[in-house]
Amino acid sequence: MEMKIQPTQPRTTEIHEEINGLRMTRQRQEVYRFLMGERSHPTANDVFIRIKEALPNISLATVYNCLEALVQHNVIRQVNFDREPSRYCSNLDEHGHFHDETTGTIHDVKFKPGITLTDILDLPPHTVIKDIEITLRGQLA
Amino acid sequence: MEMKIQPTQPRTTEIHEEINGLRMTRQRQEVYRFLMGERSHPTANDVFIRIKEALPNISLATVYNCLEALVQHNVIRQVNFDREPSRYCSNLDEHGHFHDETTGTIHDVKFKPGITLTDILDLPPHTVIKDIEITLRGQLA
DNA sequence: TATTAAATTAGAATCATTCCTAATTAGATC
DNA sequence: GATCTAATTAGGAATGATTCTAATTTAATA
Ligand SMILES: [Mn+2]
Ligand SMILES: [Mn+2]
Ligand SMILES: [Zn+2]
Ligand SMILES: [Zn+2]
Repeated sequence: MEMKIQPTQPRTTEIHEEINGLRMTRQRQEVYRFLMGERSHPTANDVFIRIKEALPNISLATVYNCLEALVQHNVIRQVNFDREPSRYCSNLDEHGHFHDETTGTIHDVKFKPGITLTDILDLPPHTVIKDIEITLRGQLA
Repeated sequence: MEMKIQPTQPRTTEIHEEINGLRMTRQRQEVYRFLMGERSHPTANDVFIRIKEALPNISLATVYNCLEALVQHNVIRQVNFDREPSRYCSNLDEHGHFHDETTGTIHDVKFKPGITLTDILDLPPHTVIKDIEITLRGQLA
């Protein structure tokens, strides 16, 4: 009996696994991994400086490209304070940002349990909200 | 009896009245007046274009100076959406901003009566909050 | 291995905003 | 009104985060 050749197995040996449909190149991996272990909400330049240790040839443009790709695929979040350089955050839970003027540090702020922000806002009915941003500035006393 | 000369009256003829301690020059007046009658949260350039009708020689740098002075003296508020050009708002009540993606317009959003935003945030005690910013993006359905 | 598409790189360009500097103006004092 | 001083202005240059461009490299697929 003639032997049928089995269809080749789907390749499982992808060098770069995807996250949220985003192909993870070496550069994206490094950016992602760094942000995951970081609570400080670094800027693109902070990321660049740090990533260069592992990838000395990486360019700042690539860091911006990686950050944008990760943001676009909802893997990280971009955070803006007034007109300062953008910062990046790997905390995907709904949260706000507190900018401590004394130390210059930024802290994630959670909502009290059971609270939905839209509950307290006076919005017209049927409003579709795609994104909410809450920013605080002050001192941690 | 010798007549004493009275000390001169304090001048009441100040050409430029102050608002919140800010001397109101002609340029600042025009910027302020324009913003007071505007709900659209215009950019510095929007203000510039419009003010030139009354003050053809005004410079964009002066518009920025005026806006900064007015913001610094709490006469108007500066509003930022991500990294777009800053916008300016003459509504001094505590409110957030809704960016309607469909039309590109910006709308003030009030809180429901009796609600204080800090009530629903999980902040460490004794935190001093100097400023809160709430930004929404979506569609007015 | 050859083909093709996607990603990266370095540097140039963009553009909102800020800075600088000289000229003008306003306010105070005579 | 003249004089002094400080604030404001106009206009142009500089800044700086981000984006764009063109060339190169890498990855996926055949
Ligand atoms: Mn602010
Ligand atoms: Mn946003
Ligand atoms: Zn965060
Ligand atoms: Zn407003």
